[in-house]
Amino acid sequence: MGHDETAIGRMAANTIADDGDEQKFCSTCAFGAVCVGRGVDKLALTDLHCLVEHVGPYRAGESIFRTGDRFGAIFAVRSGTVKTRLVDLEGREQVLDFHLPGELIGLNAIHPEMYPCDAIALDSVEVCRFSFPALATLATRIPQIQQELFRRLSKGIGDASVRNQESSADERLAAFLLELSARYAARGFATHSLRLSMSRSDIANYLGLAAETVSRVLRRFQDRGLLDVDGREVAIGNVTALRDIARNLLRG
Amino acid sequence: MGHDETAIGRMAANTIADDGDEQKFCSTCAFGAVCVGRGVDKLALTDLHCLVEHVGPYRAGESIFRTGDRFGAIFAVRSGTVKTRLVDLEGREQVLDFHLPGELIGLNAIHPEMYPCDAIALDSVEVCRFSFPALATLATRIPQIQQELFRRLSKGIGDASVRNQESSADERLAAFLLELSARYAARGFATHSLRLSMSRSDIANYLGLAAETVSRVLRRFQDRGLLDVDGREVAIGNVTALRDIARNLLRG
DNA sequence: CGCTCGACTTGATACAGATCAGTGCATGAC
DNA sequence: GTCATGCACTGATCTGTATCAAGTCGAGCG
Repeated sequence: MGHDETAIGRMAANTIADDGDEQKFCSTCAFGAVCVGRGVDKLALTDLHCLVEHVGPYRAGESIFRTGDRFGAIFAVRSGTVKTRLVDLEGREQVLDFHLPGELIGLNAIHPEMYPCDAIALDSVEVCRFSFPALATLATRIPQIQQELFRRLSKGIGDASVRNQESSADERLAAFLLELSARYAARGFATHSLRLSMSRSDIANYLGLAAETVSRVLRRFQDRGLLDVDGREVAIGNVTALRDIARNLLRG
Repeated sequence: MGHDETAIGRMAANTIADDGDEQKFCSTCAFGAVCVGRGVDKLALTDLHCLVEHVGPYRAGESIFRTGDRFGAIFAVRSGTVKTRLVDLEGREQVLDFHLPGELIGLNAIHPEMYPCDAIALDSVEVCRFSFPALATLATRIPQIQQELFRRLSKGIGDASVRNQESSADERLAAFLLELSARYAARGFATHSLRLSMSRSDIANYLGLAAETVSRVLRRFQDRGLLDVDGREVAIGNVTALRDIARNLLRG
């Protein structure tokens, strides 16, 4: 049974949530649900459709945009997982975030008018491209879209919750797994069974730990019966215990 | 001469940058400069003026808003310094950021529609209050204002640069001081001489260090001749060396 | 004035987690 | 099949910084 759930999780994560054809948006769409839910008229929806462009698939390792590229659009992840990262002068990488289906990337490029980081596909990735000038123009006509943009941007601020401060490795990893699980759940994927599309060292880098520490903590969690690790498949067994470990790092 | 600069810095930091009367905006205003610079018509400027409300002064320790308050407005700091922070269930504080004159606070409240943190005055603080619904409505009519809001929101995303990852105490503190200095400079205050309006433990908390460590690192920097510390007055002596120490944490 | 109180500094010790080094196990090339 | 390569895991040290514990300084106050 644990196996079944894992299989489902893997499938869901690697599949497009739905067709997202000409008539309706993807179920995970950043704007579709909001617009439909708030009674935006059909004409406006058509306008929004016109400026969406499906791009991809990208293969693992390919970049959707790179640091310094001129900013022209924001992207919504349709399928797969994207990591954003910086590479400093000495070539060291710093992982900024992971982005799951339904989440937006490129929002931090509006201000400097160029992308301030690389966006790299971790597995097979498809995205929707929204031309930002067009979107902004549309937003002046359709307050609901402006509002949704404001909300999305606001959401991204001060979101470094998981990595912050001198919390222990256990706390960080527990919080990381729970947050990932919650984000998948919010998009309708399996909740307690997840496939980590990123390597151990990506996780470590993101959390400010060494890769070895991530291994050790995962093993410790498994030994305590909190979860089941099989390579990149993780089945969360005891959510309460994990939540208890992570409690100081989780807001929502 | 070092003393003179310090005195100037202190004065500037504790004084309102200019009058900000009915006819024009504060020189540090979040919107004024942009609007004037981009040829927004006078009628629009009047509208913007109408929704600004000067609030304060707050004394050190008083709060501008608190966690859970219903979101209704964003604020621009006119004078003084504001810290934003979370307090967890066990009563432990986590400092999220410091906000200098000209900077906006409350942007992260748009999404949850309530303030997700406390905003506390560190010294005597005056702010401008912008009703957000009114501002959003105005933004649909004046694209430049919408654009400026987008830019400001974008700027706040992924800005945890200084605190991130497993950088050393030296790196963090160097980066912190340089960033503070740069932010003051950007608002027209003294560059290499600054008054820290926050306590050592606030700095430590913000950077994810112990207060003792902050003391020790400051002393080490002073011993190396990089800067001059006198209580909360800091005069940066060797910017290059500091920048060298901090290099991995500074983007711009 | 001496008192207390808070913010800051300094020193001694302990420990979490980095780092180094090595092993195992896939996958893909040839 | 062998070999190379990349990722994950584990064990043995090492170290930066937290923590504990005093001690100093200055401000406000009876």
